[in-house]
Amino acid sequence: MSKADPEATPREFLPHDHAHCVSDAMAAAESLCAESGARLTPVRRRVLEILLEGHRPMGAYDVLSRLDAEGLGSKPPVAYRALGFLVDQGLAHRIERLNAFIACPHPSGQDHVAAFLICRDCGTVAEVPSAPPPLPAGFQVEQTTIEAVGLCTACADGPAT
Amino acid sequence: MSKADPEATPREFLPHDHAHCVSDAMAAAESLCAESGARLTPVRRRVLEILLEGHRPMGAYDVLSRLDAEGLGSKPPVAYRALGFLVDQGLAHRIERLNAFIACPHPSGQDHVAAFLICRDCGTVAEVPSAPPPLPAGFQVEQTTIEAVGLCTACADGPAT
DNA sequence: CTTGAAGTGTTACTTTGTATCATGTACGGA
DNA sequence: TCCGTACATGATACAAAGTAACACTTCAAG
Repeated sequence: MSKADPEATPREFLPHDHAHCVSDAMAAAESLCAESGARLTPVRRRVLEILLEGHRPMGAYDVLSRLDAEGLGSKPPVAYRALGFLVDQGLAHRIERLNAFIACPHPSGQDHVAAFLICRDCGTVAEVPSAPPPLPAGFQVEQTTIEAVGLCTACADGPAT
Repeated sequence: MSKADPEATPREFLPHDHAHCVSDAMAAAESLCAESGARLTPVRRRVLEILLEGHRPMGAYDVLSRLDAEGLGSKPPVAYRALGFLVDQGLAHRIERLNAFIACPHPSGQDHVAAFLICRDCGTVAEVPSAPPPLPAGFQVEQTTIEAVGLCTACADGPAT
């Protein structure tokens, strides 16, 4: 498996084989859950697929309306529970700035420290690996959120004409 | 003026002269606004004081109920507008994880990159200076959010007995 | 085949945040 | 001084996001 160059433009901002990321990530999720014993039930699996297919941050209610259309659930807790599960398992992340969720393209089972690049123009969000920021001693960090808002390459280069 | 040691435990997690931070920050806010021409109106000033006195993150509706009790306004937009102004001026920050706002203890007029340490036990939040995290080239960062959840020294040392 | 833990369905509600329009107020220029 | 414009506030009415609680089902381990 090839490791991404941390300096390069994230794949999310470039044209890429979309169906491929979906199937890859689903396969990774399946095997992680099999390994850990977590139950990837139909609703949870479908929510993960929806996030992966959307390939952008989706609000809980966006996800819910997809579920509803497919007869998989129509009430907020259904969506929130599935999303909570996925976040707990590291299969999805919550983007605090957007009150939204996005599938993790490379779930690893570990608590990887990730940063999110949020393009304010096109709405695309890229997850990039990141070191935990330097913080004072004497605070026991358990979880770190790093979110950067700005312009992706495409939007910076070709602003809406 | 003494510069804080970036390695030391942040003042927020230690006993300190509270009234002093309030008056210092208010004075700094006054002079920044005078300089920039921003209008620190009564409601805005009072909201800043409320945040400073609270010395912890407060929800917009917490602030609003204080305002209401004082006859300064009772409807959500009053609070949100004042808070928006303070955030724009760099006099307060929004803590995304908490949907809450906290006064900036050392407003500078600059867009300083700050990290927030959120104690999940006692709820105290400290603002600490931080470098922007290393991110891939090709994304034009405009604003960065860094929030760490964990345990402050006091709560890690003496867990609820 | 029972039993307990985990997952789902549903009701009802709380909390958080905004769009919009009407009204007020400070302040510089005619 | 009076006026207009820009900014600030007041108020209504919603929209969006999130959760507590309870009943019921399913799964899989003993």
